[in-house]
Parts: sequence; structure tokens; C-alpha cells
Amino acid sequence: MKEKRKLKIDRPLTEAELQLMTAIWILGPCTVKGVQTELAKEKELAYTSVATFMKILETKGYLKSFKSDKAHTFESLISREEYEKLSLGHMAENLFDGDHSMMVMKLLNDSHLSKKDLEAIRKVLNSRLST
Amino acid sequence: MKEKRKLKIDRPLTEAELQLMTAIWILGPCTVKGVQTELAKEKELAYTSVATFMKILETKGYLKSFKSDKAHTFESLISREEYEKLSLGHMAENLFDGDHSMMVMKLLNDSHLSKKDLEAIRKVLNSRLST
DNA sequence: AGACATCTACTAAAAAGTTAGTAGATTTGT
DNA sequence: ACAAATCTACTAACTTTTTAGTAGATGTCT
Repeated sequence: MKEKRKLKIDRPLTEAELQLMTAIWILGPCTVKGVQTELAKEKELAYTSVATFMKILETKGYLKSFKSDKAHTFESLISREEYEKLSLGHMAENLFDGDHSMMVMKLLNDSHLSKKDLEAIRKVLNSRLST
Repeated sequence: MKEKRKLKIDRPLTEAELQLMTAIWILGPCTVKGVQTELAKEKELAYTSVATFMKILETKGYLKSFKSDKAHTFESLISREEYEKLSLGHMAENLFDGDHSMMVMKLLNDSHLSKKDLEAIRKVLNSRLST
């Protein structure tokens, strides 16, 4: 049995926090400076602002940090995939009365999915159904 | 061509606002008192707090109100279905790089969907594919 | 070692979100 | 029409989020 650290997430990431985390997920272990640079593509933010957010995210349990040679290095404690899952679950609870299949239906009907997308989805669906 | 009022939604509803709107979607046109009562099942809130939220939601363009006999009656300007769609779109943008099909995949793989759910999804999928 | 750059910790302050009270207006029942 | 109840508008306070500055610590280069 694999050991599984469980991250307790009561509220989802705020908008700004999510932008930070997105940069961190792209970069992997990184410094404040690294995140600031990556983030700059989307949004300019003062070095100290980025640092503040990193600290907040650490306090909230999304990041851990350790002191490497010069600057602190930060590392995500939750993968993007995990967070995507949590986030979908949160949305399901809040907006779809917990019904995940409703969400799938809605996406199928409302999104502009290409034939290729739909085929890929069918493939996954079939493999889920054939077990 | 059907006339389509476009509701500009920059940010999604906040947690508390969504709870209000959920009550309003259940009730249809309603008063502050009605919403307070409906909401009480989930969360007790002072009459004036509910009134404040209604006003905020009106200012933000989610509700309109008109004075009926005694109290104001409020009415939603966006259906739950529309909001669900917007919300999914928002999440797609923020977390899935705009890729709706990724979201579907994730739901199929991560959610505990029953055989019945999966069959229903297949049905929708097939009808989307057969056009 | 001293000067310079960079980093962290602490502080702060504005904006948004959440919750509710007070007072004056309106309605209702008698 | 008057008293009681209810409603709206305005205000307020407290929390969280977002953003950044200042000062002191730490590391770098010569």
C-alpha cells in the first residue's frame, strides 16, 4: 500500500494563488525569482508580492520550502492533477449537487468539442465500461 | 434569430453568493424572506444580511427586482444552467488551459461513476457523434 | 574584509467579501 | 388613523485577498 499524504483543502485556491501555483507546476522546484519570471508572461508582480504569496501558500500547506545555496527553494505539495481533481469535486458539490455525470453531460453538450475530441472521449469511456 | 441578453461575468459568484443564487434558482421569483427561509436549511443568516446580498447580486447584474405588493420581488437574470456552463468554461480556462475534453477525461477517470451513469454518458456521446 | 546585490521577514494598506445593525419608510390590522 | 409589524437603505465592522514597501540578514565578488 502506497503511503498517501492527504492534503486537507477546505477552500480552493484563490484566483491569484492559482496563477502562482500554475507557474510553480510548470517550473517544478523553484525560487521566488523563477516564479516571478514565469508569471510575468501573464501578469507583472513585484518580487516581494510573489514572495508573500509563496509564504501564504506554504502556510496553507500547498508548498514546502527549504533553504538551498542562495534563495529558498519551493516545492509543490500537490500536483496539478490532484488539484484538478479536487477542484472538479468542489465544483460538483457546489453547483451540481455532487453529480459528476451531470457535469460530463453538460460538457458534452455545451463545449465545442471536435470529432477527434469526442472519439478520444469515447475511447476512454469504452475502457471504463469494459471492466 | 433569438434575442440573447449577454451577461458579462468577469469573476464567478463567490461562495456565499452562490448559496444565495442556488436558493433563488430553486424558488424562482422570490422575496428576501423567501430566500432567507430556503437558505436556512443550509445556513442561518440574518434577514438584513440576505437583503444585502440580494442588493449586491442585483448590482452585479445577476438579479433584477421590482416592487410588488409588500416586499420587493427578485428574479434571476441567469439560469442555473447558464451559470453552470459559464462556470465550467471558467474552470476550463483557469485550470485546463481551455481544453474542455481534458476535463471530461478527468471526470471519467477520477469520478466514481456507476455503470448506469456511464451508459447515459455514452448515449449522449453517440448522439453528438452521429451528427 | 568591505561593498554590493539579493533575499527573507515583517508590516501595511487597499480592495473585495461576509455579516449584521439602525433608522426611516411602508404596509397592515383594528 | 394609530400601533405593530415588516421592509429597504444606509452604514459599519470584521475577514480575507491582493499587492507591495522597508529593514535587516545573508550571500557574493574582489
